[in-house]
Amino acid sequence: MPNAPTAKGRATRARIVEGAAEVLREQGVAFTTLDDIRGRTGTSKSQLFHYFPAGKDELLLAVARFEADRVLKDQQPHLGRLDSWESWRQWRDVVVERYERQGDRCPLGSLFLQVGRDRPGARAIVTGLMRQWQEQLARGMRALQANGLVSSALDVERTAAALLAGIQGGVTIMMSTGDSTHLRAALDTGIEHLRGTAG
Amino acid sequence: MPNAPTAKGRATRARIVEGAAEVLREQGVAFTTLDDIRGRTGTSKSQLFHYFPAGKDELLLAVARFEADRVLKDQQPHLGRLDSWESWRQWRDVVVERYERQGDRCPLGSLFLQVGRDRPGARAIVTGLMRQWQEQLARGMRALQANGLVSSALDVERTAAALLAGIQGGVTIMMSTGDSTHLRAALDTGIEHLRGTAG
DNA sequence: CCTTTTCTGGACTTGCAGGTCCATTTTCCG
DNA sequence: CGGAAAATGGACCTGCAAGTCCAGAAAAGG
Repeated sequence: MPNAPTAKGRATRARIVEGAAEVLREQGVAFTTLDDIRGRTGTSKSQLFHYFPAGKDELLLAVARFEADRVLKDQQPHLGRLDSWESWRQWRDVVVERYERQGDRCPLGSLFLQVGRDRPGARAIVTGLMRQWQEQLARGMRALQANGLVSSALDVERTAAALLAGIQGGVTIMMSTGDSTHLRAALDTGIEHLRGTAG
Repeated sequence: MPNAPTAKGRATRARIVEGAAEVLREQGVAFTTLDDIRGRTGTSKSQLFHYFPAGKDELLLAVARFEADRVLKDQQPHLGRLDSWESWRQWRDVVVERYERQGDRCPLGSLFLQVGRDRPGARAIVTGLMRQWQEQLARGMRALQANGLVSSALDVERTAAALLAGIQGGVTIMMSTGDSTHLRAALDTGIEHLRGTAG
């Protein structure tokens, strides 16, 4: 269902998704109505349903995709070039800075609770994001191995999975407490663990 | 506001909280109505508002407290006696088993999205839980230090924070993907990290 | 017992948010 | 141009779920 044949249509659709993302970040999904989104994006009810015929859920899913894209984009180009200790450090700083700026709102996490995880497509967004993220971490670790900075005996996949979990948890905890200590601890301890296997 | 002077009253209140917790686990907070809870607990609307005058939010908060208590209780007695590698392993198994059994529902996480983090009391529940959890992990690490199993140079607080973050993230990811790989990776890598500093 | 408080049942109200509809305007394209 | 398709505005409908109310049953307790 190609839902925006014209350029104007595509622009409006994009405006809705971006505006909705803003509102959802500010208010949280549980407290956001279609009217809020309508107001923010300067659109009418019929436009919302024109571009998202299945209603709110479809819109929320589109926003989830939009937010998921940002997550990895915001970490580039560092995440793509994790081949030295210095690049890992830079990436670490970017991640901390990004999530501290985001504050205590979790756009993605909350979206799925509202939509329902089982909904076709919902799960795929998260699993896809996690897979790509972990892949890039793993690639970075292999780059370190190739440069002789990390033991070749390291179980890269598992270590990458653990680091990713640490980041997720650090962010989760920050959402609840407003404190980034755990995120920093997870990143620093994770990198330190890599350094510990040096050789 | 002592909200249950009589024994019967206290029993009813407890029945409501426990029943609500069940329903919320099964359906998710976004899809649960007071009528669902009423049905499950065999109560009437007036009872719900008799015991939770502020309405749904107050009830959800009570459920959150109830669930938060369970989290640590379910990890005992292992979490309280982390003084040998064997005890750490047992604890690890219990955590994995507990969350795998819980499946892909996150009672606590979702509750706060609905209630709103800012609500007085909401944040305190999570921060308190995290503080206690991390404290017990840190105590376990110090016990390992005391037994000469782990380097005394280890930054216990930071390592405990990182491990806690890993667990949280592992659980979070499992909620979305249904797969406990990350949780296991976080636990195993965390413990391995401790072992790595041995001496 | 008799009074007072607590507890319970369930009908009723109400506001709101999601969703529908259709008239009108704008854009597309031959 | 001119007709078709897309885009837009906004009034309207509707169902549902939170919350109210009051009457009546059960317990407390002197």
